[in-house]
Amino acid sequence: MQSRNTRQKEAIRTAFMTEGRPLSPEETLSYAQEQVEGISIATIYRNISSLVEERWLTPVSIPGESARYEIAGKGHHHHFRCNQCGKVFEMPGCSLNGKPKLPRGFRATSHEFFIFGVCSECK
Amino acid sequence: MQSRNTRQKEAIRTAFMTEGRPLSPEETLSYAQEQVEGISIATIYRNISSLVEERWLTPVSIPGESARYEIAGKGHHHHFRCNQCGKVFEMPGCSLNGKPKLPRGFRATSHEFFIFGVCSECK
DNA sequence: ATCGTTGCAAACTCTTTGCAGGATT
DNA sequence: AATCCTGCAAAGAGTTTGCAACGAT
Repeated sequence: MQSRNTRQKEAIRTAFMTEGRPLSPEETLSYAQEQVEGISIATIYRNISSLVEERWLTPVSIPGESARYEIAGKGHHHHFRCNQCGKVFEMPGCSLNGKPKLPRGFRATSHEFFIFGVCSECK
Repeated sequence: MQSRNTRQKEAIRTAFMTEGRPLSPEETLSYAQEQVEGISIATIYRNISSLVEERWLTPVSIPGESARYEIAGKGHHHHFRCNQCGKVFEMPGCSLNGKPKLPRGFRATSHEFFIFGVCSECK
């Protein structure tokens, strides 16, 4: 299956590159619409799926929120969500203190850490 | 608005008390059905909402998952999700190393920490 | 010209809501 | 008896899919 370069896919890639933060499908739609008028939400979902399969995007799940996606290959980091504007930002590094203690018999394979608060634009 | 004690609400409370871990509406339904045959998922959702309003339950959001609920008033703790069986467990304490560093202008109000792995039953 | 991609609308899943009958106080 | 609660079915929100037309190669 050859993949083609459409204006729509290009607009979606550009949205992620220029925003530089995890985007929801809905956010992606509004940025992509600035470049391709009439682009549909179904196209956003389909292209996000292909970009995840191509490993150009990775999913970012936020507790209690719908999925976001960010450009892949950034190394271990965590996320911040602004309670005012709802935007999600990357937080470099990891403030985890060694290995977390788990009850007997439990084995950890990964962790996720989220910070909630107010971003620099909304403060 | 007086609240009444129905068999359904009682079964839902019992489900949370006997399981002792955060439950999804679907999980709550199957435990409650053991006591009240024919109980409907709408009743589960409605009672969970009231119990959250009464502060008997609190929502537990898991990244990439639908909401779970747990009995309220347990103090600061985090959660573990088993990648095999999907069950969520409470993890006592907090392994966060001091205050996380944030970029200039960002203010943190809370955080969430999740561990993913394999539980003692699935290992 | 081929065949991957798009927009539209319908289908799905999860959750919420309206309503008439049933249960609790 | 009054009225809150339940089950059912329909309605919403978010996401996925079928299909005919479109467009990149």
